[in-house]
Amino acid sequence: MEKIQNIQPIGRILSHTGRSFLQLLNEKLNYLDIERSYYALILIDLGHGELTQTELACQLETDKVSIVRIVDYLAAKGYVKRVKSAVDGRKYCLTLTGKAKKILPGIKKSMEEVTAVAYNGLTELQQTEFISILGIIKDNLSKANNTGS
Amino acid sequence: MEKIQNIQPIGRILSHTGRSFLQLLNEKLNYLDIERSYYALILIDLGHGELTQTELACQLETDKVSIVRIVDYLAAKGYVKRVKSAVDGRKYCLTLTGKAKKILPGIKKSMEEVTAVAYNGLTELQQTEFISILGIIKDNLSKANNTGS
DNA sequence: TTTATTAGTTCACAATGTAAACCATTTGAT
DNA sequence: ATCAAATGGTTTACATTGTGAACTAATAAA
Repeated sequence: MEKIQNIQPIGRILSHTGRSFLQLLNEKLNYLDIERSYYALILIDLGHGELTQTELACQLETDKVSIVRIVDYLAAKGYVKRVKSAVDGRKYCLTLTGKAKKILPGIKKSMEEVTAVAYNGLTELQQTEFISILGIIKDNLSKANNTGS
Repeated sequence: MEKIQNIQPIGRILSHTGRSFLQLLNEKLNYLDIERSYYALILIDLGHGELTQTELACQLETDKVSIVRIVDYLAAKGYVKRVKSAVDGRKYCLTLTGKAKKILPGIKKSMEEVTAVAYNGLTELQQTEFISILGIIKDNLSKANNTGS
């Protein structure tokens, strides 16, 4: 009789929980003048002025149209600049402005806080186990999606 | 140095994995003339002709506008009918058509298959542990979202 | 030197989330 | 019994997001 639970697609739960996470992060960061693409900022920072949009798309696991929108958004708000690559004229290297570097610590802090909220009541072991299994599931599904056809 | 991984917001991973799941489910069910709201059908079926749109919204954890769209969609495709409640003239009881009942087993089967793909390589124990932790995280976040203000 | 790829942009369309205004019906208070 | 408030559902509107296609400019391959 509890087959019902079993049948409930975990896809829904995963999506919903993920959205919940991002919403809470948004609330914590509502003092900023941006309300999304926080993680993009972190990745661009880690790229040390060498990250291109295609690479960012790869790391964010999204498409290039979305990346253009994200970079446009962050650039309009004064957080990111496109710097034409000297080596390859097609590429743009993404760099953070000083304004962006100033808000990065707060973003990371809020991310850690939200993560802490999410993990509330779980042991370290459970947390690492969860992340590990989540990674496996993610790989299983992305493999299946690519091999699908 | 692997702090980077730690910093990657699990919200993104959860969302992405959930979407992956639903995409794969979609592929498996591409022989149908609907391409979403499968789980709504299952819930309506479980409601035995007594489920209202508000209740469905609650079970799908979404808002009533989305429910109207979902029911419109499923009704237009001939899978669901709105039956005005005899008790309360405001409510509509959702019922499945024969067409819907015919496709339900296939939907459930595909859901189980996709779940099996997702869980590939995991022990039963890991699976139940994962679902259990996921539930806790989901609760933690939804509590925080409601208490947020 | 053509041709094919690649990086990025733009356009277009559908799905989804969210908020607000709105009906009709029912409930509650007086 | 009546009037106000709450509820179930619909509609409109707007922004975000995913997806596909067509396109430019620049590089790589033939």
